[in-house]
Amino acid sequence: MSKVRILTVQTPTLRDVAAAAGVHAATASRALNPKTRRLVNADTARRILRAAESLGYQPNPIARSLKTAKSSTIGLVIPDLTNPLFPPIVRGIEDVLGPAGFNAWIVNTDNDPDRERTQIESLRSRQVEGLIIATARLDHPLLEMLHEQGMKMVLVNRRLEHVEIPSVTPDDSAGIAMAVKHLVDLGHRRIVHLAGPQTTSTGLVRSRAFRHAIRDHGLDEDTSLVVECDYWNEAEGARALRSLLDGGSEFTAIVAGTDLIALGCYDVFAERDISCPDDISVVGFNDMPFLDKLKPPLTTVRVPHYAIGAEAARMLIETIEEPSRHARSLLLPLSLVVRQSTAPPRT
Amino acid sequence: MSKVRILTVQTPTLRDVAAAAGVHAATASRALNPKTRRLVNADTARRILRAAESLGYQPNPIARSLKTAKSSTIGLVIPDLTNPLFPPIVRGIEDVLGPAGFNAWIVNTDNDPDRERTQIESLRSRQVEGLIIATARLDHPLLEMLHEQGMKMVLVNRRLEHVEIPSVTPDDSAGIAMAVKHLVDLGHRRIVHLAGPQTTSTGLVRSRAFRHAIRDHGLDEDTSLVVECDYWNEAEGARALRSLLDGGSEFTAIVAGTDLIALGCYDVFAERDISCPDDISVVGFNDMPFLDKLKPPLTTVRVPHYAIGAEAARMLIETIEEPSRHARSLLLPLSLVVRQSTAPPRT
DNA sequence: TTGTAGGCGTTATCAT
DNA sequence: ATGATAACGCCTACAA
Repeated sequence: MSKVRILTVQTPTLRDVAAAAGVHAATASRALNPKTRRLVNADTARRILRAAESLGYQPNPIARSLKTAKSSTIGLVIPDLTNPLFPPIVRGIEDVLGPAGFNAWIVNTDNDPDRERTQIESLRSRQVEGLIIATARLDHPLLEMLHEQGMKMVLVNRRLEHVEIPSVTPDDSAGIAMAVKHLVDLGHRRIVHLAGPQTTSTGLVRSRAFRHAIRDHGLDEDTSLVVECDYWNEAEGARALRSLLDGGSEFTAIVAGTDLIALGCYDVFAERDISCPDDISVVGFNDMPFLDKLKPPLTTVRVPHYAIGAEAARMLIETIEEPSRHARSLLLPLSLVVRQSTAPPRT
Repeated sequence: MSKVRILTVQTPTLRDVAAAAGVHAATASRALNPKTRRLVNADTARRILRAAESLGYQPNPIARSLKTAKSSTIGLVIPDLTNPLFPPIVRGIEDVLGPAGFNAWIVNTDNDPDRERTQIESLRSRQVEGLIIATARLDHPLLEMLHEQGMKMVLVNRRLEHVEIPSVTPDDSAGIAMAVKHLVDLGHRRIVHLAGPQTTSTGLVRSRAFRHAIRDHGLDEDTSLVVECDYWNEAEGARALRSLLDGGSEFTAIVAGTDLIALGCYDVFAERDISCPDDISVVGFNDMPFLDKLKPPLTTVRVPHYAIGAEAARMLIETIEEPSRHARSLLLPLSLVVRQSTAPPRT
């Protein structure tokens, strides 16, 4: 058996290490695992470590998982990796997870609840020890159910409505307030909001914050329309703006729910020969890459995506290692990046 | 034992299904596996399927992996998910893998060979059945070694120099030829190339193709400089262009090794008050998202990233399921997307 | 057609 | 401090 192993250059197992060190597999296991190493004589431990080293032994995480029902793996559930919002979050997560001995399984749901269910099921069957979720909707029975079943989770970017699950999100209200103040300071009085889906906390919080900000500045709420986009993308942004223009609304500035929605506005500007910022000013949200090179460079609210990912990972690890600790929600501060898509209104 | 399982609402195992159906676990296993189902009586099979259904049985992939040394999983090795080039490739891969019953593990290497080694090691220890690699360098001992050890692999975007490993890449030579022809047709005679790393097939093939194209059009090769960037990013693109300008080179057009390098040029244009395309024309490579909204919109070579991913996944699955089949390399056709960063030279 | 038995590589619980 | 043994959940010769 051992001979066969050598002949076929099979990767060495714990028994091979044990044999090489002249001990039982159990002892080798104890010596190799830092948490149980103190149970074994320092000398034999050293011998075993050396044997493992020289054989190039790598523990088999699958066998370990089967035995321990753990996996040192967490799942990362994302609606669409193609949205430039997510890669920096992923980086933040991985940079924290790695040193802590965890890996991340990334899955795309495509905004499809069925796909989300099967993807999460697949993560669960692989014994992930926790989930970082970027697909939360306000009413999200699946997540509530997982939470009740004791699945460790951290939400990023978005939250649930009634259930207290740990989350790391940008301070959306403050961000919108900055955007509106900036426009008001420039002299705008008729401002519209192209809101993200109101089924998400992010969409809802931002549109509420928009209304509050309008009121706080003493602007007429009636002239300040809010149009909802069904998705956080360019096509919906364009659609929303077209419907506003076709409806004959008068306004001089737009607060977009996200940069992609703002980019949809750029498409409509081109279609209809509207000049930005001369005719209409626009503010985005997120500060995705390359906005500084657009025509015009987009004024936007900067969200610390990398930090969101990193904090979420830290929070999840804490939740896993200290289950008693109760849910917290982290709100990360934002800043306004003023570029050239905003200017005083004409006349 | 079984009682405990029910009390703690443990996820049901094969034995639970077998018990519920009144058969032995082995029979249940056979019935549940489509490939062995014909070995079991149709009626009992049905009974077992129903039992599995009603218990909500999900096979434990970890136990299965341990037994079969397979995992229905492939590894996807990427230098940096933040580069907008990769997400569409990932999508293409996942869309093909999913229906075929495979999942993908995505890892970032950060262009760090050490990290790459440990990441691949970790994938291997998780029994991935194949690798899709986007980090290949011309001389890449690690990949050669894996190949020799029989690891199934497909390279995307880039290839190795001497070893024949299946690959799916854009037709870089044709792409560069189109870019150069476009500039020559506009009247440019002094064209430079900001090349990607010459340690990658992509960088090398593109710079060679550039030289050939220059010669084919009867242009003076001396005035057509090639400067190498160490990375495929903006900073390097900017650095390369600055060094060219500082060196006093005279040229009216740039063929950038990639869109990000072209974006680095945009930064330098802004710094030095150079007008694009009036003073200098630029062509990018890849057609990453949102280039149409830049100032000026970037003329570029469109690469079918999604298709590259999809084809690579198909190729890997074929390699896994038909190991005898020999290595092929797929070259996908490109097209030129003319926007406004290119125009006839001034004079 | 179905059951039996053993093992994949590891760890946890005994016993020594 | 170490060894023996069993078990995690599944699959597969082999036997019946």
